Amino acid sequence: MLKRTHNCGQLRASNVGEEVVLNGWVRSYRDHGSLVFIDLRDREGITQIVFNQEKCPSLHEQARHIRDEWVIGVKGAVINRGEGLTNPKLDTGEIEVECFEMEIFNKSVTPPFEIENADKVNEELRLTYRYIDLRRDRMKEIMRVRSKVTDIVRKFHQENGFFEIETPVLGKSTPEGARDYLVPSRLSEGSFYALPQSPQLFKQVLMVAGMDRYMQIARCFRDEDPRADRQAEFTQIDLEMSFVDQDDVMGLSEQCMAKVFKEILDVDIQLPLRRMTYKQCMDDYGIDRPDLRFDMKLQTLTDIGAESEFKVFASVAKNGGMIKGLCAPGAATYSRSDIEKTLTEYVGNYGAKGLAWFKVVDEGNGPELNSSIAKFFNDDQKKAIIDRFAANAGDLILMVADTEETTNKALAALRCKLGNDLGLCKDGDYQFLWVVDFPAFAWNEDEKRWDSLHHPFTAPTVEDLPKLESDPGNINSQAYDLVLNGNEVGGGSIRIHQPEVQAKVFNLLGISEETAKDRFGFFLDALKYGAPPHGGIAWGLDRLIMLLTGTDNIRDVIPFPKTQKGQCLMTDAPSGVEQKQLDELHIGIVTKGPKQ
RNA sequence: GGGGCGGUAGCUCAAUUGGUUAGAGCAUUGGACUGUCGAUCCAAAGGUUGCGAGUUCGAUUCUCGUCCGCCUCGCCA
Repeated sequence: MLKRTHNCGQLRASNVGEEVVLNGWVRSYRDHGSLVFIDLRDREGITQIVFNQEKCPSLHEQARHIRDEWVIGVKGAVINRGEGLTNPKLDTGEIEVECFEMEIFNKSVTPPFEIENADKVNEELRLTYRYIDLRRDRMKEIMRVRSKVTDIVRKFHQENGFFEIETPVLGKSTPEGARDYLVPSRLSEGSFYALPQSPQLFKQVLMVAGMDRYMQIARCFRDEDPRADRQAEFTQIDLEMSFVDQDDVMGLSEQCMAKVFKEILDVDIQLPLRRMTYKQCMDDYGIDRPDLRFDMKLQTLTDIGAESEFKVFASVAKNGGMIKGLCAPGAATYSRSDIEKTLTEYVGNYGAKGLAWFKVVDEGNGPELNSSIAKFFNDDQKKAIIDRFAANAGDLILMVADTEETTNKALAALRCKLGNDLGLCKDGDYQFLWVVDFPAFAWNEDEKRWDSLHHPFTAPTVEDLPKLESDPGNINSQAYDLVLNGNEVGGGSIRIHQPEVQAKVFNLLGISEETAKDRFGFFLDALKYGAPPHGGIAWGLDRLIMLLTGTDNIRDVIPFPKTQKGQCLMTDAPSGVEQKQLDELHIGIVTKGPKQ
């Protein structure tokens, strides 16, 4: 077998005259009579191979029958054709190899789509023939970045004293949180394992076990509907540390993040990263993961609305709702139908019943408000609105009046849309933010009980501990999220390490002692046997790779992703199984059967 | 579970108010020519218009159902 001595991307002018062996796939083929040219592609690049009829007539004849995507090995001499032939991007022409020996490893049928044009091809087809799609330079580049990132992260944590430790994939179902993927047990009839939603409890147990510093690149599973940035099966960079506080975890994490951005993108991230409280985020941006590449802060207008003659505003203000708005710079050029159709419909997706607007104009007397609803506001109120936004002529003020939750949600989404539409987000701008001081609990009105905002193992701040019984709504937790350009790329917390505090939290969440014992008994036990103070964080690796490679689709950074119905188009999973397998697992199908 | 967009040749897309034999570019196959970069020229082959009903003299087009893909709301401790 002709074994490669070089990669296509490695050849440089200094190799001229040297004998090389290249292995790869035929990217293109050109028959020019006495000369046949083949572009040979491997992972690292493309090199042009020449077959000369005068020098090697039989080889030349053989080469004439080669087609795209055949896998071959060529031995030849490097020649340099010089100017006029260079295509730097493909590395072809700059260097070419005159072939004098060839081995055909395998033929190929005509590919279902042209690899060079695959970015224009239906994704369904790309996923069905993923092994062809992955041959694209772009896909290889993403996989290269992914590999480099995990390498950097592993090295960083090794250097900082972390052990990489694996935790089980077959685990115990805990119905809190997302829906579990279940795996039936053959040996225990009627029992199921669950695939991990995260290695949370195992990593905490590892701290109890004295492992001190743990990290893992962990596959996690959540059986919820996918999105453009969400797959049911995804990867976390998961870590946990003992005897640390919030600043320790955040400090180490941001160092690692800065290292990744330096080594992958050569971008310098200034440390320490900016921090903002949850409350500040919600006030200014309506969301706990604001995109800070542009300003456009939300302003509260409930007070002005309450006094106005505008009935919608007045009644919302009177009934305990919230009126907020944002000022889109230069957006007064939006037509009335742009606003009333496109933008109003957009906020409607988030539950807002309407979108009030003012165009800011200046006819020589300073900024004024122009709108069909302007007549419901007196001069003082209009001035107050302009002042609150520091609005300038040409701006567009957009307002939502609804419940606090809906108002914030709608405006946060609108702000992001406008930021994109108005071109306020620049490529290469990376705005990191730690969001801190999260409330620990949120009241669940439907089920009349408290929910954890983060998860039930998150430690409240020490000073708020007494409020566990008296005032749960006003407890802050020692939790922190890392946000990048409006995306949550990591989140973690200091954990509860005292069994009595953990019991109180379960109690507050409406988890009875029995239930807690049944689901988390092993963990509550572990806390009793000397649990050190500890905390950690998990990064969403897939989203991080999306941001590093500038993709807007998580499927592009996952080698073998699934569709929105959770199917793998390449393997056709999930699929039906034989009755024998079901019998062994004590499983009966009671609804309509699996697909054929 | 809800809302939206889409599915026509191997690929990307056309096809007039519903009207003759559903077209084009690229790819494929054959030929000509050529140190070129899939050049140029000639030719051929390629279709259950996702699937199933319905309306109609006639459906890619209209209606209903269904399957699949994408975006999104819910959901995602």
